Amino acid sequence: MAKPLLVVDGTGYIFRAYFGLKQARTGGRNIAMTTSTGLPTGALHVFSSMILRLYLDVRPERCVVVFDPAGPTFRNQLDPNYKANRSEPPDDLVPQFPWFERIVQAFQLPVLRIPGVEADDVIATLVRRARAAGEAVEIYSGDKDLMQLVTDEAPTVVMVDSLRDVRYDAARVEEKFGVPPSRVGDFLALRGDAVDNIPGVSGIGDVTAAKLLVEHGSIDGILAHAGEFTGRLAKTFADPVELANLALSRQLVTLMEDVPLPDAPDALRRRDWDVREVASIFRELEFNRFLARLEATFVSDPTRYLTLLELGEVEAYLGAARATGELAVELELSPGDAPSAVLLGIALATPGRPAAYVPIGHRYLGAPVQLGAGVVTARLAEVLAVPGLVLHVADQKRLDLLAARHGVAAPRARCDVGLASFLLDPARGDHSLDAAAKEHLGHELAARDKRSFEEREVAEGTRLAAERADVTLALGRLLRGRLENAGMTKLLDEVELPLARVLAGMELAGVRVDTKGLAELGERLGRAIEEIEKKIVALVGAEVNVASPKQLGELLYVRLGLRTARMRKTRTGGYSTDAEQLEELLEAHPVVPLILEHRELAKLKGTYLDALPHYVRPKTSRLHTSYLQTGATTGRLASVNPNVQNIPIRSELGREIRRAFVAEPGCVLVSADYSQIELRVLAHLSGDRLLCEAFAAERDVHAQTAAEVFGVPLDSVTASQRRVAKAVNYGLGYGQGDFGLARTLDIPRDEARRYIENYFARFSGVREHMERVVAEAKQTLVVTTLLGRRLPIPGLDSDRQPVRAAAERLARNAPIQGSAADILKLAMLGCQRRIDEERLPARMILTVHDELVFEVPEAEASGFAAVAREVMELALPLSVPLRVDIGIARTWADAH
DNA sequence: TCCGATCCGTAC
DNA sequence: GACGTACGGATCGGAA
Repeated sequence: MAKPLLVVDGTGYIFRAYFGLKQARTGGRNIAMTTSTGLPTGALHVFSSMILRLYLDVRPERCVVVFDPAGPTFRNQLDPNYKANRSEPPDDLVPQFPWFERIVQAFQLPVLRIPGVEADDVIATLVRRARAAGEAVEIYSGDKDLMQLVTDEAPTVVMVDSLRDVRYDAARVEEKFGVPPSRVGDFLALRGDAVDNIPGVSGIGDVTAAKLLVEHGSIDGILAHAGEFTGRLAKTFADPVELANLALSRQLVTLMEDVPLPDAPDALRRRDWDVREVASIFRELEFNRFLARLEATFVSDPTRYLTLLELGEVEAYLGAARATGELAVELELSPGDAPSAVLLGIALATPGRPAAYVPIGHRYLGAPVQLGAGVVTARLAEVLAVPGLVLHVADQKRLDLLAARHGVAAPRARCDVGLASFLLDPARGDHSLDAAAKEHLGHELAARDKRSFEEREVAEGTRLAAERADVTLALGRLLRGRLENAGMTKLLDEVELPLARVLAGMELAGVRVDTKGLAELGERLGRAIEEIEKKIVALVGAEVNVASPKQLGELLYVRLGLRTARMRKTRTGGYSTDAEQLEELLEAHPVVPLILEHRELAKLKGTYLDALPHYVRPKTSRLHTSYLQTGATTGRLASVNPNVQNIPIRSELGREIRRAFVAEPGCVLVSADYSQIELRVLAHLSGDRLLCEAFAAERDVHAQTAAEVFGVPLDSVTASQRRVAKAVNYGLGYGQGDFGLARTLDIPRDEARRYIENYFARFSGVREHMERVVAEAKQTLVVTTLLGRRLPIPGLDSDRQPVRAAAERLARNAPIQGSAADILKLAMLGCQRRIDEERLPARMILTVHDELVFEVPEAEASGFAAVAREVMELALPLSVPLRVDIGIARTWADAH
């Protein structure tokens, strides 16, 4: 759901800040707050604190600060006495006035101040407009007049009094006044308000006003029944003066909801603050604690970034870092795979100094003489080795990669911005430093084009890289704190950060690929594809690009007039030509099987045979993927350039491709994969008796499921029953319904429904578990894994059914998939640890969700396999055993 | 020419 | 609308 529009009652805050402080000091010995030059700053301090919190913590997407105008308003015309008994603003507040708006402007928060109209009316208008557009609103204020606007009806409106830390929803308002928000106006009109000089009705205060409104509903209801009143009230409501006062009061408390407002689109969108202006204001006002907070988020002045060209300068900077004990390091590497990455520059930041950049590999014509990578990294390593030094990085894996290439180990950072961002909110697509800076600091990093640092001017390199170190320092401090609050530092320190080094080692090791084999297969497929294309042309009498769904759809459904049962559409309205549809048309026209065959061959050739050799380093015949540690929201790893996690295996032709992944001469590949890890996790999480027993007894769990679902003895389960049960088991983890199961198994929907019903009847622990997970997730909007990884699922409270259904499937699936990923990560750490500690001659080279692949000298293979199995099976003890299948062979395909 | 959206298919 | 998580190739159309 979108964040609500946040509306701040700016003027209200100014006065409450001032008088609130005054009250707090009464009787105390507090000295009024001033700068060293005597400028009073008390109200400014409270106000700044509110804005800072709003900007850095609340982080609304859209917000606006509304102020009262200087001159009279329309209420003064209604009643010359309105607010007439307010005295002039106090002497020590007046000099603070000009600063409030300066502060708001430095934060670049949108401001509204409409001549002749009070802030309350502007706010009421904003609320009406936002709600009309379906947008919820949060009003930052303590003003009781504004409580009329609160509503529980979506889009909701709540009032937040951040000074008293109270959040007013409708119930809270009713608790305060005894009447619901919609009657607060009538309530205030009846009781009057001495401060604003609203007359009200004499003799009626809070209690009577509420009582009358509860009895009669509204002022109109009261007036209609005034004739029935007895005693004091009868007299009051018969008095024309009182009635006139009441009428006037009603007018005065009624908020105007149709104030003409400038409405530029996006005008209320929160923008990037002017952090230097904010800092300079805080400096002038001598708000040193806020300055420190700013420093903790973002300090440097970009114009002061340093370029360090001399070794002495680098040493001096690192010396300063040693003194502060805190350092952010950001590397500029050349693009490319792990072994080819070259260090082009190092950016550094330490508290209290401008960030600095050490250029190393800028190679344009006329570039200044630069320090060599060796001396700089050696000096850096010395400082990083200082015990207790707090290191912040944007990407630990890159640092580990660089260190490994120098044959040393990099220290583990206290915070890795990317990993922290991922742990805090894995569903965010982007965990780059740029995205984190925007999200958590409201700061936009200078845009960079795609040129390499090699060809950038050093000055430009400094501007870009130093800023990154600067922001890394700020974010490292900030996000580490947030992780502590969220209880996830253990996951960071003991899993993700150490894993980064393991991944760096794997990337650097790479895997040997038989490019000759790939090329031969590619040629074979190329010829086969050409043959098929010829046949297609002969059959349909025209060239058709099979790779174009558009052209293919036109051929099949228009020119040939073929029809499938459902004629499934694509998202954009075209007719689908995917394999499932084509299967249906196999008999309908002889071209269809040719198209299917073409598809398969073209896919394999294009994606694997043609693309993979591209990544293989000719000298070593090895391919080095890159693992993304923040790539999959569930906590799984992803792999890019190339993706080694979708290398074919299921079809025979696919296996041929996987056969090209080989061990070095003299070595073999040891593939160790968890057997049914997700089902075992499900058994553990749900505690389902049958499922746990099946695993405990080492039974064939799919056969066991078949026996339960079909109600037959275990030993008479047929192959086809087992196939169905396997599909049920797998579909289950994904939250599949009868429709989906029917489709995968190509069976009638009611048959699929029966299987699912049978399943849940027998495995009732699983059913209860799933229900519990979804119910809890609806409360918290978060699901968690075995290691405490958290995945927020915002769609769970959506009022759109499909969105909610998708969120519920995610809530069921993510803890299973994520916990399995947790286990694999622990296994990787454990295996690497054994390899290091016992100096085993094995290299971990690939990981594919439930599988680890090692390259091991042939003679050591079976011994190492036993170690890997032991470590993996004990990676995280569950209430059911974990089992690992091991394969040893020269090629990846054969190791399965 | 480049880029992003779309469709499709591979893996677990 | 219907099965979760990924990456990437080919096509296509629009922007630069």
